[in-house]
Amino acid sequence: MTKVQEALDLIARGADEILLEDELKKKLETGKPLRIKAGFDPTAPDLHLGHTVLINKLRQFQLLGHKVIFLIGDFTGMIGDPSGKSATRPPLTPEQIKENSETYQEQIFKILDPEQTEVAFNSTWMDKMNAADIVRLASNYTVARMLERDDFNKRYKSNQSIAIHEFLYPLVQGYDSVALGADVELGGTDQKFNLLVGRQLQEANGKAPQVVLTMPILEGLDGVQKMSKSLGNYIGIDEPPNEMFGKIMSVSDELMWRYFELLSFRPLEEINSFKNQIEQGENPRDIKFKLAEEIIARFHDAKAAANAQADFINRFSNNAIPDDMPEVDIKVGAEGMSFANILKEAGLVDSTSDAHRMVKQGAVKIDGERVEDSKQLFKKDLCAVMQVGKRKFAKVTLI
RNA sequence: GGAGGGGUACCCAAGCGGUCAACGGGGGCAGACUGUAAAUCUGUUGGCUCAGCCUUCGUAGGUUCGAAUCCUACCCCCUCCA
Repeated sequence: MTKVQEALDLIARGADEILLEDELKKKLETGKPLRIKAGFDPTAPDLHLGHTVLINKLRQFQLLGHKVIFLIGDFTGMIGDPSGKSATRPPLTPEQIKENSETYQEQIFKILDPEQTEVAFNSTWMDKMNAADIVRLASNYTVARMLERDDFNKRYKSNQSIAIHEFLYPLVQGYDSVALGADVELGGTDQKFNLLVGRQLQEANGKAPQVVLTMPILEGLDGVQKMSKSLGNYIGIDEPPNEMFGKIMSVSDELMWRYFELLSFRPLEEINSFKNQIEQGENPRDIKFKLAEEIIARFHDAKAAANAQADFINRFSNNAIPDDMPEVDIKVGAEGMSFANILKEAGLVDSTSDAHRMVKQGAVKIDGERVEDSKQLFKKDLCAVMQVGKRKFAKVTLI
């Protein structure tokens, strides 16, 4: 097997689509370092495992000696990628964008090599464009083709509004590839349309079209919708080990395989052998432990992973109370404070109404004892561990 | 510019003068069951000084003993025609 072929195989692993594979092969054969582009929104700087599917692939390119261009879409952020939502985003201030981009870099360099990474902002070239340039840019694409885009199509058919400026998003993203001279652009499968616009615009500008590589979208903890911060079904790469462990373990047995496929670096044969083990009667929980361990070791370290696992077993299997939990001091007056209010002050519930509900449902414990009355008063000097549901704990001291 | 339809809680969606804090579904949360989960069943899902009270049905006014429901103005969305 040739070196190029090996590289191709490596790149193709886990990828959803490569358009066009032949072109990629030719580019690889030149032996020159390629420019690998991936764009990110400047809005949510908290990376989660869903993002890492793509970033891991970028890292792979780096290991093969290529240059990654980490593009921050500060200009496109003004538009807000139309996908999914119809509402446009409030524009970010330059300070916010700067701050977000720094947080981004802090996080991506946990995976990427800074030496082989170029960080770019699309406002750099977009801000220089004048109205005539925009008109010229827009003339490269037709309405009919825009409406081919799945989400525009759906919105159009279901009578939802599409603002004209939303059409600019794919165009600007595509133009970024022209400005950056991208050889390859990576994105989620939901980005396919935008990525292909890049090819067209590059050709229109007399450049070689980029190869498009799409990665599957990782499902969130619910197993249905894509992992995203706004849906609350995500695992952030900055989360503490215990939190990560709990979240990974809450993934369903079925979804676990998807996570193995897209997040694990283990060889495929090993993952298949895990499947066999479960068929032989192995507890799926123990296999899931391995997944959690690998991920936590990647973003923290092996020791943290082991501790998190021990804590998890202790907490759930033995029903014990976790070692570390928030400690809260609450000031109560001379008459004391009602239990519902204490729970709210401790941040264990959203509101006192919520507190009353939780108590009514038997979800609240003090030092392991179920509480029946949400209205009882507590006076100061009480110090106890309060628990709401299975996961929320706080050590509360009344002062 | 003209004609028509529509804006209800996290989402979808009933209600069209009182019995509405608002049917139903989804999602979320909690309890039971489990392997921690999934599936299933049950409960819950605006706030508070919580068997009572307060604020919600695009926004602002008005009619009425009483409005999500009627009237007026305004804002926003959609369709058809130009």
